[in-house]
Order: sequence, then C-alpha cells, then structure tokens
Amino acid sequence: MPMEKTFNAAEAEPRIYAEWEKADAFAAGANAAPGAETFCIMLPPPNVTGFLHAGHAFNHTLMDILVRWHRMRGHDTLWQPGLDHAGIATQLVVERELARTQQPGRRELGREKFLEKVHEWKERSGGMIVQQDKRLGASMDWSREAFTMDGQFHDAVIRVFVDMYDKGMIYRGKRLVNWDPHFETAISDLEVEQVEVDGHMWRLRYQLENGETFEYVEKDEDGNETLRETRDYITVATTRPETMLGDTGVAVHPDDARYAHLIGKTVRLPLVGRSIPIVADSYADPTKGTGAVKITPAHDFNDWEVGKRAELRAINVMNPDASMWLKDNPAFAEGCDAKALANVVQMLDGVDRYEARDAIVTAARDDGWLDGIDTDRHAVPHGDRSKVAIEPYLTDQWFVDTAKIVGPALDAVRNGETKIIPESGEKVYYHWLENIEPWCISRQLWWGHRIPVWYGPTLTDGAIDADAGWTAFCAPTQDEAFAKMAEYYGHEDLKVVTDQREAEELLIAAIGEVRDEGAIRTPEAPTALPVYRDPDVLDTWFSSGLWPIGTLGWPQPNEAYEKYFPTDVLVTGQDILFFWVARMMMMQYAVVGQKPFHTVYLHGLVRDEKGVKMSKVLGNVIDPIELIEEYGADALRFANCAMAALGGTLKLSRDNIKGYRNFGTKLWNAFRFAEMNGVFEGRTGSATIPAPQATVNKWIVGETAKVREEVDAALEAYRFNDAASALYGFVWGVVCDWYLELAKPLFNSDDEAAIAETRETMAWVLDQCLILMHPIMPFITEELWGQTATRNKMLVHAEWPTYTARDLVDAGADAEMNWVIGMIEAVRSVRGEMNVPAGMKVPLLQLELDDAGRNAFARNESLILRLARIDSVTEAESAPKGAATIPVTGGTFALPLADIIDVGAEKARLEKQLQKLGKELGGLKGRLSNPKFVESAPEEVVEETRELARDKEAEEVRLKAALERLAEVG
RNA sequence: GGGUGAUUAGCUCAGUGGUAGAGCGCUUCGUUCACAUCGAAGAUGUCGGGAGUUCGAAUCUCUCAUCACCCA
Repeated sequence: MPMEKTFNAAEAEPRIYAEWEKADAFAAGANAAPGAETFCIMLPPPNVTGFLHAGHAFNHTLMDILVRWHRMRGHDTLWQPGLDHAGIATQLVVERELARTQQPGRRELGREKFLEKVHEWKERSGGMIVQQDKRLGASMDWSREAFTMDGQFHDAVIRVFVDMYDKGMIYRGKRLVNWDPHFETAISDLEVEQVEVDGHMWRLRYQLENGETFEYVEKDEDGNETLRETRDYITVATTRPETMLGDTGVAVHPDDARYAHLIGKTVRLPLVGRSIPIVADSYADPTKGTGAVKITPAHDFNDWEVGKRAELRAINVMNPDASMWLKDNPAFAEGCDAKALANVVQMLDGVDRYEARDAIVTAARDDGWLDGIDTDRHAVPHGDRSKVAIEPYLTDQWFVDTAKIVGPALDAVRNGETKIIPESGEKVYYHWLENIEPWCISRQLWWGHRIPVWYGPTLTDGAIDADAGWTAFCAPTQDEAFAKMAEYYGHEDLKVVTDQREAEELLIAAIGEVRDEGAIRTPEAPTALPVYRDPDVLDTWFSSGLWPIGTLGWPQPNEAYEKYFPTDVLVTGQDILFFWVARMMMMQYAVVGQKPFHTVYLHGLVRDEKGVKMSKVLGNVIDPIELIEEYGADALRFANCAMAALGGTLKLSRDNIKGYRNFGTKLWNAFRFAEMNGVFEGRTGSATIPAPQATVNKWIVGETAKVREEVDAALEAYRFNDAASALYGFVWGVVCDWYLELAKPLFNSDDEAAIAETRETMAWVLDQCLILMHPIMPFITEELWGQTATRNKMLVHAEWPTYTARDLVDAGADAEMNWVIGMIEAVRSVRGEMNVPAGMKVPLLQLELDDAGRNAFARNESLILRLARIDSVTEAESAPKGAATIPVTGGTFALPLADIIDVGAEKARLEKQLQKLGKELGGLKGRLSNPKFVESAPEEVVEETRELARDKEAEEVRLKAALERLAEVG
C-alpha cells in the first residue's frame, strides 16, 4: 500500500506513544548496553494543580531530546518524573474551590477535614500535566512518578529536617519575617515582589519633651539658606503612618549637627503619649527629608536593625491579618498615657491597616501634628501569590542557617564540580549565595510537610517551669519524639493536645495540682503532661530542594540511588536559580555531601512572538496543546529546539511552528519518493554503512557523517539550536534539494547495479535521518521507521551512529559533487536572470575547461543536463554573438540564446558581478600585500586567502573576456 | 542605586578574531513523474554611536545611547 501523502499526526501520535509505553521503552535503563554509563535527569516537578504551558513544553522538550539521545546511545538512562504539592498555591486553589461551591471554609472544616478536601481535589484534577506531557512525547519513566507529599518522599523530607536540626543547621527564633496578611503566613524573601506604586510620604511632627528645641534650616540647591526657624518638634516622614503606634524611637545621624544636642532626649509619641528616645544611628540619612526617621522595630526591617543597635523595644501592633492589635496588648500599653490609650484602642483596635492609616492621618491633621503630605513613588513589597502588600511581622519561625551550608554549594560551582550554563548564571549564583540571608522555612499553612517538632513544658532544676516556655523535641515520628521526652522528663505520661493554647491551659491546671502537693511533679503524679506538635508546615521549596535524592528513594538503601545519584543535568528556568537550584545545591551537600548534578542548563522565559511575557490579562497565552493539535507535537518540539540558543530570548511564533510542520512533511515526502523508487522493498533495516561506487552516493555518505558529528557536538554542548539547524539544513538542503534530485537520473538509467547501489545508499541515508532526527521529532520518525522496513527494534531504541567524517568523507567525491552543484547553480542563476523560461531545455557551450572540470562534467553529465535543463553540450572556441557567459571553477560555459538574451541585460549582469568580485578581490589583495598579515596570520589562513584570491582573479579574467566579446558584438 | 544581558537583512534571531548567515516575509518565474505544507532565481546590511587593541573586529577592551530582566 503506497504511503499517505502527509503524516497524520493526530492519528499517529497517541498510537505511537502507546506503543512506546507498551514496550516499556522509557523505563530506567531501557536500551542500556551492558555496563553503560548512566544518564539521569530530574524533571523539575510541576505544580500538581498545574497544566502544561508553553514554558513546560519548552523545558520538557529539551530534556526529552537529551534523554532520547542518551538512551539511543545505549546509556543507562533515567528521566525521573513527578509533581510538586505546591503548598500555598494548592491551598489557595482549594479554598477558592470551597468558596465557589459554597462549602464550609478551611477554618470551619478544621485541619484534618480540609486536608482530606485537598487530597480529593488533587486526585480529581491533579496530574493533568502528566497526560499533556505524553502528548508532547516526553519519555519519562512513568513507573517512577514521584510526588512531594507521597509517603517515601514525605518521610525523606522529615528525616532531612531532623538531621539538619540535629546538626544545628536549622533553628527557631522570633524574627521579623515577610508576612503575607492574606494567607496569614510567613513567606521567604524570594516570594516577595517589589511593586512600584504611586503613594504618599506623610510628614508627622513629634513634640520634643522637656522644652527642648532646635534650629531648623532649609537650603536651596546652591546652598543658600532659605528658611531658619526654632522648632520644638521633630518632623519624621513615613509611607506607613499606621506603624507609628509601634514607634519606640526617633533616629538621627550621629554627625548631623542640627540634632546633636537632642540625642538622648525624648519625644512624645502623638495619639498614645508614649515617651520615646532620640537615638543616633547612621541609618538616618541627613540629606533625606528632615534627617530624622521614626523607628518601628517590630514593623520594618531597617528599623529592626536600628532597634537592636539602640536597644529599643519592639512593639507589635498588628494582628496576623494586618488589622491593628491594640486592645489586650500589654507591650503596646506599656508606657502609654491611660486616657490616650483608651481613646486609641476605642478608635483603632481591630481596624484594617489602611483604614487605620486614614484615621491616623485625619487625627494628625485635626490635632495639628500633620506637617504635610508629599506624593511619592516607591516600591512596596507584595506577596507573589496573594498580590497583597506584605508586612514585616514579628513571629516565631523556623530558619535554615544558610551561612552554615552555603560553603560547599559555592565551592562546587567555583571549582567546576557543577557547571552552570550559560556562564552568566554562575555570576548571578555567586552574587546571591555570597550575600545569602537566613531562609525562613516555616509556613502557617496546612497543606505541606508538617514540622516534626513537639513541644513540652520546660524543666528548671528538674521542676516544671511554666514561665520558661516550651521545649522543642525534634524527631521523625511522634513515637521517637516521645522517646526523647521520656528521657527528658523521666517518664512517658504525655498527652498530645491540638495546640499551644490548650497545652497552656492544661499545664496551668496541672501545675496547680502539683503545687497543691507541695512538690515538683513526679512520674507518679496523676496528670499527663500536655504536649503539642508544631502547627506549621515547611516551605514547599524545602521539600523540592531534596528532589534529587528524595525521588531516588533516599534514605532507604536502593539501587536507583546508588546508580543514578549524583544526577547529570538539571534543565530549568533561570527564574528559579535561587528558589530551587541554589537550594538543591546547598541541601544535597548538607544532607548527603555530594553535588546533585554536574550541569545546570538555565533558560529564559518563553514569550510570545513579540517577546512579550505571556499572561492571561494580555490574552497572549499560547496553549501548547492547541499547537500540538494544529501542527503536531513534532513541529512544536522542533520549534522549541530551534529557539533554544544559549542565553537567547525564547520567542514562540506560530509561523515558525508551521514552518517546522512543513519540514516534517518534506521529510515524509522524501520517504515517499524513496518508496516509489523501490528503496524500501524487502528492507530489514540493516545498519551496515554502504560502500557505493557512484560519486553521488559516495558524497552523500560523507555528508551524513558530517552532520552526525555536528549534531553530537551541538548536543554535547547543549547548543540545541545548532543541532536543529544542522539537521534542518541537511535533511532539506542536502538530502531533499540535492541528493534525491541527483539520484533521479540514476534511478532512470538502465544500470541495474547503479540502481541497486543507490537504493541501498538512500535507504541508509534516510535511516540515518530518522535516527538523528528522532530526539527532536520522535513521532514522525518512529512512524517512518516502522513503515519502511521490518525492524527488530523500534526507533526509540535504535543504535545511535558513531561514524566520523574522517572515515566516510571521500575527498574526491566531495570535490566533484561541489563542482557539479556549483555548475548547476551557475546555469540556473543565468537562466533565472536572463528570464529563460523555466521549462525550456537549452543548449550549452563548453568553452575553456580544466581537466578536473572536464572529468567532473563527463562523469556527471546526465545529472547536470537534467538539473540544469540542458539538451545538448558542444565544445566551442568562443561564444557566439548573444550568448550568456557562465564562469565556473576551472573554466567557462555559455548559453547561446541570441533570440532570448538581451545583450544589454547580459552586460549589466556581468558588470554587476565584476563589481562585486572587484570588491572582494580588493579586500583579499589588500590583506595579502600587507607583510604583517603574511607574517602573523596562521599559515592556513594565509594559504586559504591566496587560493581564494587566485580563484577570484581567474573568474575576473573570464568575466572581463566575456564583457569584451559583448562589446565587440554590440 | 547595584547586577546581568541585549542592540546584526522589512520581521524574528543565529553567529566570540580570518570571504556577514538562517527562517519567515518580499519580487520574478514555474501544474518537469516525492512534496504548492513545493521548486528555481532574486533584492535587501556603514553588524546601535564613538574610541582603542590587533596584520585583521559583528566578535576582545573602554565609553556613550537605547531597551529588557533580576536584586535593593
């Protein structure tokens, strides 16, 4: 049955993918040669609630190319798939879903029930991306699919937390953190986005106490005094007036003469009447505003530092939802005027931060301590998920002491143990790691790995000390934590309660009982000690930081881990270099003391064809599944591969994809041509390299070897675009444009041996095209592989070739074919420019020609006649009147077409060519006549230049002769 | 403010010291027996400006301009 006219991607792709799966073609180690080296790639785990977007499609295509390439080379290959539980994002999605379907909310449901809902949701709509990946053709080992919340991985994460805790790399502390008031959780620095907003700078007057004053001076740009007055207040400026309730100081620069005598004095905080000191700190910038800044240590990172240096109190004045917390807030009340306090509590307690801001500004205006308002454009930190302004917030959180684990991660890149490409990524990596901050890893969420820490009452001198807070016991399981507690308390009579509050209530009651007995608590005492588990979960990136070892079954001893770790290449977006790559580096070294991978390939964001970030708002999102449906997965993959220049911007355009779909059709039709010429009759897919006689066949074998080397070199260097363009150029520009055309006369001849040889060679060449193209375009190549021979293996496991140009290029055939192709192009060019009708066969005159040319012509006459559409060749001394001249290497031909050729046009054509030639020749001669060039340039460059100049000179002579003849005629 | 990168044909981009390229688009011609999702031919560049290093610079250095992204 003859082949279809085009490849039917929609029909073939699912069928072929199913065949691969049925054959377990992607299983770890499939097609591995005995004792082969390993190759392992970890899929950056997509969000479990996610779907395949253009960025995934790109990222996954590159990995699939590498993986398929290694697998075909017989390496022991594993592409490890899996999904990330994506804590905050997933919790958000499920909460929205509950609200949308009018179900009870998270808090109403309670932790356990809510988590059931999350799991339900995950089962229902999670993992959609897996199905989509299959449509893309991704060859992951699905049998090993991992999930960050699954049992074994979960246990590994907990185990690492415990290890790092025991090693002192993790600690808990009351710190200022980035607080997301929407989700009511801490987030890390990296999850904060700076957003430029048009806002205001409010100037507030704080009254100096004890009758102090100072000289306030204003100057213009030239330093001339414009204002001088004596003031009994200090003006501070702020973009967040509501934080003034937590002010505990005013800072001025130590060198600021205006305020020197005020340092140590106090001001009275408006509204609350708190007396706060004026302190010296170089954080205050004398050139900005009035040079005095209010200090709110509990609500600003800079102020926190100032507060530490000046020993100022930190007063938290907000609730977790960023409403004001004033009532029942002892720290706030301390030092306040009782009446003022009552008023401000009445006015602002529980009020949202922005409403409080307005109310405070209004009060300041009414009471006369508003100095003024300036418009001000400034950056406001926002939560990257919630999009609300974050608050610096003072809470107890868990931190990774990054300073302790950053060293090996830095060293690994510095000494080349792990390479980041493109290299610019390394600079960015150093810059971040060299200035790394502690990493806040606790999140006040429910969906995630719950921190494996239990708290029990603290003992002082063997007695329970209710004032000493709670003691942490870190262990992988509750049983192990209990064992630790048993050691600490001397008994295991413990009662697990839900939270700290309940534990405190029970403890106070218990101590009451114990105290009644007039003794410290003893093991025999009747009341169990209340203990509770830390309610927080770990940052999602903490778990994904363990992705390499966790997916390989660590810490259980197992073959996969032994074999594939450290893994080989990480392919990921440069936007998560810090979030993920740097943390994996730090954590793998911290936990198992080895690098996670030897190469990190970073790529940019996939953008639309104009280079604009895709976003729902702009409506320029390109859905890869839609593209696959329209053009086929292979076309999308080839487009992805072709745009993957190192460090380049990734612009995805439908026109390009369409072009690569056409490329697939071109390949398909080359096979159709071969089939029609009996190339595949009785084929068994022998991999034997042919040793043909005909020049054309010898030549194409050499060309194939060249492209094999190019593709391997490109992939070796992660230059995906080079691999794509080498293959595109070879398949279309060499095989289709030339080899198939040149083979036509051979197939049409009576020479049975030549026909057989050409069939054999073409079958081999086309097989090589399939093999070399397969990593990029797996579907169409697999289909053609199956249709054109009876094979013992699918293409996915075909043997990748290793022949070299050195072995297979026949220099003679190479030179001869280049001459023939040049000759044909020269004739076509003249025909085209002289407007010789395309279908018209014309006579050719051979004027002068050297031996090499004569040989090449004679040996390929039928090809030349056919492809240049020549009907006869005659040798002649000179060209007749009205002939067009065709200079070739080593000689001159002419087309005697007096009635077609316009002498004027031919003259113009020759002159134009001569002019171009003259320019080139000028450059070449200029270089050669420069003694310094001949002296200092490499021998081969000089020789090349000489040769080129000789050729161009010869051509110039021929063109000039032709022009002279024309002049005689005209 | 700091960092990183970009600027090459009408468009989108390759090209890291040795004859300026590809794809798309454009113009002309073409139903030659694989393919019109095609073929043949053609036009289009002071490689952002300036300076320097070099026998030689799109490529290396400096500087200026414009733009993008990341971090404050």
